[in-house]
Amino acid sequence: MGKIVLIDGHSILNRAFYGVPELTNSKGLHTNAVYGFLNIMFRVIEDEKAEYLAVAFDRREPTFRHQMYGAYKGTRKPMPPELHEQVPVIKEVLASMGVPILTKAGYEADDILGTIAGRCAAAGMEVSIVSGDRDLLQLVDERVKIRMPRTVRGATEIRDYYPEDVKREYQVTPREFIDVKALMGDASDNIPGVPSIGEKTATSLIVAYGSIENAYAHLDEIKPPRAQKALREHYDMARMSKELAAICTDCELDFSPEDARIGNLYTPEAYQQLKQLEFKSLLSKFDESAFGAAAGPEWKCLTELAKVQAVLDQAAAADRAGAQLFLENGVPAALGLCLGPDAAYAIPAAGMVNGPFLAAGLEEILRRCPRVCVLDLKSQLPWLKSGGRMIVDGERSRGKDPAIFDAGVAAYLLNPLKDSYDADDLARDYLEQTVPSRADLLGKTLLSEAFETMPEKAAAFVARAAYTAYCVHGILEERLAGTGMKQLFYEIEMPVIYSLYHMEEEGIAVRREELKAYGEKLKEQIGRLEQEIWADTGCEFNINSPRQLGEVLFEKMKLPGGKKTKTGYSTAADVLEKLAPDYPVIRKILDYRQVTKLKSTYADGLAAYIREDGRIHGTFNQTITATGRISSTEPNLQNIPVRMELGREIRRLFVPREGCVLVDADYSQIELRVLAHMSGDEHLIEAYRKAEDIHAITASEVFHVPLSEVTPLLRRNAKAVNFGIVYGISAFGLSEDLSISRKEALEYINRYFETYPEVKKFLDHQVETAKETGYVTTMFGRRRPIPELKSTNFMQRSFGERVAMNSPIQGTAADIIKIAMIRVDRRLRDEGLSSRLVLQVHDELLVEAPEEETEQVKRILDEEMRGAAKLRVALEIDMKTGKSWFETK
DNA sequence: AAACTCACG
DNA sequence: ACGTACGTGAGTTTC
Repeated sequence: MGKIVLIDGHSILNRAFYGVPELTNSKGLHTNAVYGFLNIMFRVIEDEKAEYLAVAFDRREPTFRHQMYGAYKGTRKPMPPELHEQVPVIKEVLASMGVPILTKAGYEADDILGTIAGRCAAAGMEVSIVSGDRDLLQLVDERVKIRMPRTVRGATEIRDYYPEDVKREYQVTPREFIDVKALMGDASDNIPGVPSIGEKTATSLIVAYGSIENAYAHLDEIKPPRAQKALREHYDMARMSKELAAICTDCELDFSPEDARIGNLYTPEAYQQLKQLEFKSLLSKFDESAFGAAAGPEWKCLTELAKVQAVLDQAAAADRAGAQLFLENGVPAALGLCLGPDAAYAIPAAGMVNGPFLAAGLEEILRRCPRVCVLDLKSQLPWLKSGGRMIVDGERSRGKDPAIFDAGVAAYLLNPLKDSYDADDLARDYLEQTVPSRADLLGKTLLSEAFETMPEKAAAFVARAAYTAYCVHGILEERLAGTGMKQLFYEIEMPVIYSLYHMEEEGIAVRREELKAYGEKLKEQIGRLEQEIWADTGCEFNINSPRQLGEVLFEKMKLPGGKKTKTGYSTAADVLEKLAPDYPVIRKILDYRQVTKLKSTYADGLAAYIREDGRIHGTFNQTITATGRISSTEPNLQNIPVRMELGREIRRLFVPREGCVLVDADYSQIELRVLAHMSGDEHLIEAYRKAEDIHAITASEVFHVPLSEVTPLLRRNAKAVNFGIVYGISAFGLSEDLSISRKEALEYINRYFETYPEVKKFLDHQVETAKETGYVTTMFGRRRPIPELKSTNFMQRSFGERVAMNSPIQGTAADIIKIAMIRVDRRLRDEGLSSRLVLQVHDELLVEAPEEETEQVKRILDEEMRGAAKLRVALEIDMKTGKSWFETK
């Protein structure tokens, strides 16, 4: 018993080569395929917890199966040299890891894999074959699955094939798959197939008869006469093709599963090789002894009050420092400090040196030291407010020589596509150091606990974070300058940290009791709907399970709609919506969905976040989105319902304090205005100058009708086109959205571009620049890299093109509202008002204001939001005041 | 953990 | 021919 992973060497190397962007080590050796291969390999053995591993490779010579029939592997594409040079490399790495490499003259890797899989399965093992080759699907059975990696949006996903999956995707069993392939043929494998039979016919024949032989036995019944004739005349060809298509499962091989038992993969030789290949992230898989090779600071763990005080004093007087205050449950657990390559410190909070003491120490450093680099400043600000506005309001990040530098935010600007900007990420990306991550060192242990149970590791982690901050400071700043983002960083990103912090701190009041009552009301509705749906469908099932719902609707009740997702029927709203007019139960299901969503995510979900002060203090994240927008979590306050009536009710419970009102201001079509400005299309600019109803004007211009004659339908269409333009137009997307043909959609798009030719030029130019430089840029210099454009995959590339069109627009709008936020926040404070920003929702700012300040606040919002950027089209805002968020809409 | 669905701009 | 609109976060179910 046990699990074995069998890798189809060439197939995976190939996938990796085309899936991983170009990568070379400093000696110019291409390494991307090796890198991708190892990543897939480690990932699979880790998630399978496999005990056995082997890799099969072809020999590049005619193989037995094909020789027998005089066919050679003629049509296989030659390997590009960049890939060819990597083949011996991966073999060496595997050899030093003790992973057996299986090859045999006269056999293909397929045959080896088939044979070994068969033997292992027979011995009671669970087999996973990792390959990108669909032909291997014939090997799938209860004990053998195929794991197929594929790259989706640059990330590698692994799709598993069990017998059901093969059946679902190809309508035939794995065994029958051989016959299908034999009938249809495969030029790249030199399988002739039966002329005039393609995939469709082959599949339907095998679905009907189970095998070529049985189909032949029932020749007269075969339906399309064309297929009948073809099979009759070419039966021998079909039989021969079947021999060719069938993977051999009983080759003579000198191999026992025990040979493949996984030993220590992390050998010194492998370490040396990976180091030569410069695979920093893979090296981190090696145990700590291997980390000895990584550059590291000399560090000390300080616990004694006098020594701590001395170092804090020294730091405050230093001309440069790196620092991070680590919080745990909102309370300081340790301070990391670094004053030079040989002066990194970890100071745990304990005894006299408690949390507030450390925080005060850091505050003094931030006050006095002229250049401090920190990681995740916003999280630390709640502890840095004892001295009034000095630090917390951002004064030390402003002016001619800003003192505070947030390394994570800087790294985000340099590459917003990363998913974390922790110290180990920065060390890897900017210092070329492989350092253990927090999880590597401490796992899930809390820092405070770690200082008790594994003080060495805890201190190393804390000190190294500060050391990293110290070391990356100059490099990051240089790169910001080099990419033209210094101003963006110092004038927008650093200042916005404080605005976000202020909003988090302020929170927003939510009526607890009423929210509960609202939840109760929903609960009753859910009960009613559930009963009705069960009655209408005639069975009690979990309506929230897409799988069960799909079965009930499309199998039991036989509604039209068919398949859509990989795993089964789609029951998404847009699919159900089409069925709603014909089947009353569908409406109820949609209502059920809506109401359960409201209850779980909003009624119950939000209630859990209301604090003792009656307010929700969410988190606004600055380093998440690819475009520069802010995101909101715990809870997400940027997706509170508004479009549907029932959901919108929730906004009645978002309220101001006693004596206050909420002032809501949102930009009107900011993205379209940005587009008008950036494209410089005179016609569009003119349209927006006079426009009140932008979509109606668009309709009038694009469809050549007077404004007064624009029908609601025309307006709706124009609106969809406008959205499409902003999203990176595609005829398919637009046709889906409007339920029209792709041709008609294309017609609309062409008309739009005829009307606004500079817009087309602008969008084309974005794509072109992105292809040349690898990124696009907003008005304020923010970059979005688009690696997808280099993909050989059509779909990926198209995605990259849409992103190239959308990001400058969405990103510029994001820059503008950040500027507005910073200014509004600052003016409210500078003018001594007690009004405060409480929420930002992408194009909307919400301020809580004492009633007597309302007019002043409205003026500030109006001035600062309109004035945030000077565009060729005025920035308009809509503003409303109310006693709840509902009333402001 | 991944897939699916759905809330927002 | 390929399969999609751009950007997010959260809850539920299922593996």
